[in-house]
Amino acid sequence: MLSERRLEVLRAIVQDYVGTDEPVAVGSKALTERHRLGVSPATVRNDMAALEDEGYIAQPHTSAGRIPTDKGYRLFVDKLAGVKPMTAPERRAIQNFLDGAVDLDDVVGRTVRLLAQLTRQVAVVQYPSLTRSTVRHVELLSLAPARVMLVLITDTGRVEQRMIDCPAPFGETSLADLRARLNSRVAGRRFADVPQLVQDLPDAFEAEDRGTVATVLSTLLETLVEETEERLMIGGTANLTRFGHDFPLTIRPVLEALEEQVVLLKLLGEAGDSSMTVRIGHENAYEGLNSTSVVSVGYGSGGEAVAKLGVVGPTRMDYPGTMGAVRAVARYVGQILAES
Amino acid sequence: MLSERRLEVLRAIVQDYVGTDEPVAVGSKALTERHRLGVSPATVRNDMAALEDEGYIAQPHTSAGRIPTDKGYRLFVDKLAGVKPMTAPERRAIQNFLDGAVDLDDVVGRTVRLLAQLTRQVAVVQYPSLTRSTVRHVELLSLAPARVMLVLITDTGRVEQRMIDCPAPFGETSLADLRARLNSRVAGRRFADVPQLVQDLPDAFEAEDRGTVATVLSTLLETLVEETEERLMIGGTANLTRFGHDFPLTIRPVLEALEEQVVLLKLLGEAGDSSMTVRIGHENAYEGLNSTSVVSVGYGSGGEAVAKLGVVGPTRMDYPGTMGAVRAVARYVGQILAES
DNA sequence: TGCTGGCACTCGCACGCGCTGAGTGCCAAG
DNA sequence: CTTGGCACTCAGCGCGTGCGAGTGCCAGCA
Repeated sequence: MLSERRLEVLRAIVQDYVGTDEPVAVGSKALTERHRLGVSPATVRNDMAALEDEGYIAQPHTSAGRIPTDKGYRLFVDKLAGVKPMTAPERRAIQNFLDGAVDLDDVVGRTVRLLAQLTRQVAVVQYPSLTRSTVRHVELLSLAPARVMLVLITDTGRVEQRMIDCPAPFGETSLADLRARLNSRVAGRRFADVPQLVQDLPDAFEAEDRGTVATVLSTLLETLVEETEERLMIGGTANLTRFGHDFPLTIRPVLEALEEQVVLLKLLGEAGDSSMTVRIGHENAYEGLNSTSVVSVGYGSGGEAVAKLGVVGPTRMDYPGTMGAVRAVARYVGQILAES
Repeated sequence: MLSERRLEVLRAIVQDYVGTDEPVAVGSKALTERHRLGVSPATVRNDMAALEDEGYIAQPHTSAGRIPTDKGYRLFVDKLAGVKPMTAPERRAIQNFLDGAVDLDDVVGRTVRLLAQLTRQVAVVQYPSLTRSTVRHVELLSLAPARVMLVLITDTGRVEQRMIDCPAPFGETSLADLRARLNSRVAGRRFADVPQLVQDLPDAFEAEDRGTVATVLSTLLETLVEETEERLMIGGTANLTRFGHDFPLTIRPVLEALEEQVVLLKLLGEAGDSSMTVRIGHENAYEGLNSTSVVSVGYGSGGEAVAKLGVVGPTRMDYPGTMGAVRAVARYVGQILAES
């Protein structure tokens, strides 16, 4: 186990390294000057050697200072640093900026710009696009007395099918009836509107069939949710220019990753549900993002998270500040969504 | 006026310069070696001096070769180079790739990827997003006997107002009648559906009012068209890494410009209607794009162009090839849109 | 008049060199 | 366990040099 002071040294290294844009690593002497560690450079050197043995820091080349490794950043984020809260004026600014939004797209657009500006990194906002798709047709087929196949056709031409085991046998006539009622209500309507359009449908059926109808409906609703397209908005790519001074090589795979929406959606999707997640360097499954960190968090209008947002930046980032900004923005976006 | 051979020299310079990624300018000797100009380097030198006097080429520093200026590229594009047609296999590939699209968004997404890949540059596709907005309310106010104000409120909360000079005086009662009929038909409906919903409205009015009703309706339709949101999709930003070897400075403003959708929309909008437009370097109004060229063209499902697409890349680009790709893609996208 | 070869000149770039300074590891003493 | 001292390492920087591609100019030739 690392002693208290060694952790303190690691913290100091991370802070110093992250605090400057210079390509230099941080050395023992500079550390003792900038931080009140209460020990001499020589002691710090010993600690650094120990930290290096443990894999928390590394030297880019012999006789240079040390820089944190992914493992070092991980420890820093987990144990040594909190989330830096936004100041009151910052919070006000966030709120004001988001309050001006006129519709969902505008909210997302503003959010992405805001987040990019606050963190000076690349911002990514994922949001469900419930509004666009509409139902073209719903088909129900009886495969066995208590087994129905549901086929959903959307106006985009996508076809989804589900098997349904009914709680009770379901006659052909009831099935035809349900099919007709269902289509007359939902055909041409938006996914988002479907739940309320069908909620009283079971009432029109005999008591014995209601359970089955309810089952079919809930399967339909589930399918719709899965079909809901997830969209992404990205901003602040110009901040990539601050990456490193060497960066043609660094920046390219990142730009490529940002264009692969699938990659990003997966990235955000993997992150824990609603609590904040930080993925550092090689912790990102996607290889192109191996020298970047992704800070993401869920957000939503009510209590639970319906979507994710976050930023991607160099592993050498100000974690507490970034986490603070991401958390604050997510919170206010949730608030705005709840109001509207 | 420039002699035939001098134009040939300019063409050779542009081709050589564009053909390599090296930061070197092109000199007289190399030119005579790679192109069959039939004259000696010395002659070419004289021609180059003349071309420089006219402002078509420049030398980055004394005693280096020459590189084309914006004016030189302009001449090249206008007079010296045609549009390089795609080969048959390329055309087939384009068509196959686009044929797989399932909906408009998918078409646009595929187009942007395709264009980025073909040209190895940043692709931009603008498309009208007619489908999303709906009308909340239309208000008509009588300001004078033959003067009406039209106020349009959309579901996104946007408000547009227009003055209308009527061909004939229009009574309060007729106005109220029109207002009521109009709203009952279009409230809650999509912009795209409005034209057909109101087309027979004038029939319900007295002959003397029909002219005015028609005027009001056409103003409304115009307003809707203007309100139609224009959306953008961008791809291939990773190609920016091929810009120059110096590029932190070059790339940044370009990334910034790409994020300013307004800038891009304007850029595409300014371009000529349906014929291909090439804006070279400083011809672009937006300063950040002063070292890039934009090749754009209109596309649409029928004969006329409803939207634009194009690429932005370094002024040092393969113009014939890029123009060929842009034109081919626009053509096939139009075809796909017409089919669906 | 226009093309050509020759020649002197320019200057960016790559290479090699030595210096400097920040940083390290190790060691002996407190 | 901490500390000061010491020898060592090495990336980065500035400088001088040679090379080579390229130019402008000029005199001669068709």
